[in-house]
Amino acid sequence: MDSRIVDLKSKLDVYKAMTGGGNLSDCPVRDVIQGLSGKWSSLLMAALAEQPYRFGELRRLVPDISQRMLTQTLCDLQRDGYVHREVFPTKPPSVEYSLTDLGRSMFGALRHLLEWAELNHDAVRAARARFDGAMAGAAGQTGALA
Amino acid sequence: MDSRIVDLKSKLDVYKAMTGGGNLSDCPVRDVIQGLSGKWSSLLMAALAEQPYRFGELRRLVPDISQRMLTQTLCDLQRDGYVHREVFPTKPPSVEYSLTDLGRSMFGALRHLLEWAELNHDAVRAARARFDGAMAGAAGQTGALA
DNA sequence: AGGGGCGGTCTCAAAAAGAGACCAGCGCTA
DNA sequence: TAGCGCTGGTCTCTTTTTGAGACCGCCCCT
Repeated sequence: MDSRIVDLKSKLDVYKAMTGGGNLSDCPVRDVIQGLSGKWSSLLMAALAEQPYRFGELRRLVPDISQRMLTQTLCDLQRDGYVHREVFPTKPPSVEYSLTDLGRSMFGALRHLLEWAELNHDAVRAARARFDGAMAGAAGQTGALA
Repeated sequence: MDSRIVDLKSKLDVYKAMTGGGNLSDCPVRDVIQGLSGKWSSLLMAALAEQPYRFGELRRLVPDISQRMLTQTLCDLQRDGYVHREVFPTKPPSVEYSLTDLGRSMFGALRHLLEWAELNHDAVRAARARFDGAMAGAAGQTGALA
């Protein structure tokens, strides 16, 4: 177990660098992550990583996103340089969204998380059920389940 | 039927699997990602990946989080099985938060994104500045920049 | 006896997100 | 030719989420 501590220690520096050396207020990671932490960002990134899509296609692909949030999230993603927005002067002007190189690069990192989620969603849901059950039990009585 | 070009099929399947086969509404990824998409989740995960922390320590580590959000985010993380909460019956009862095995596993995937963010925040900020500049220019005139 | 740290919860205000109306322009079709 | 729907959005309204900060009991320290 002590060897594990040593192992963690060497990694500690990596995390500290991420988090700004112990102060999590002004670290670059945070600035970048905030842009991806939106409810729809990663979802749209996953969709656009698959292939370029038009506005209406995305809307149909993600039925429970509002146009407002779709517009805004795409705009945020474009602002951060992940997404390219191209307007085609067709008769009804169509707009196509696609990933930029930066976006593809970022998705390469994001993908790990998505893959993890895909593999472990059972474990997460089990944990959730366990927690909710414990909470329900604890609602009426403390320490009902030992 | 459509004149749409379909290629890169092999890669497509990977992303489609993530996104639930083309329907992004009921995919497991989404369920899991939503839990991490909060403003503070990844930040707290990064902190706890470094080492276990107590409530007050986390609050000091992330000064601009409110107690409310700290409590709630930690609770969410605990519910999803990423974080373990242990109360020590010391005189002022202290509470320590640490990552579970599932949490460490998840952080292994999240870390890629954090590392990417660390490496590429300059590019993102540059993109942001470019975008904001273009918007400022376009505010008074349409298509000012060709 | 008073102040502060402990880990929260509670209330209230502000910000963000969701629902859905509305817009202009064009093609289809009835 | 009058409607209807599709194009990509914006605008308003309501609901949810967040943020700011007061408040809680408990105990130690001075």
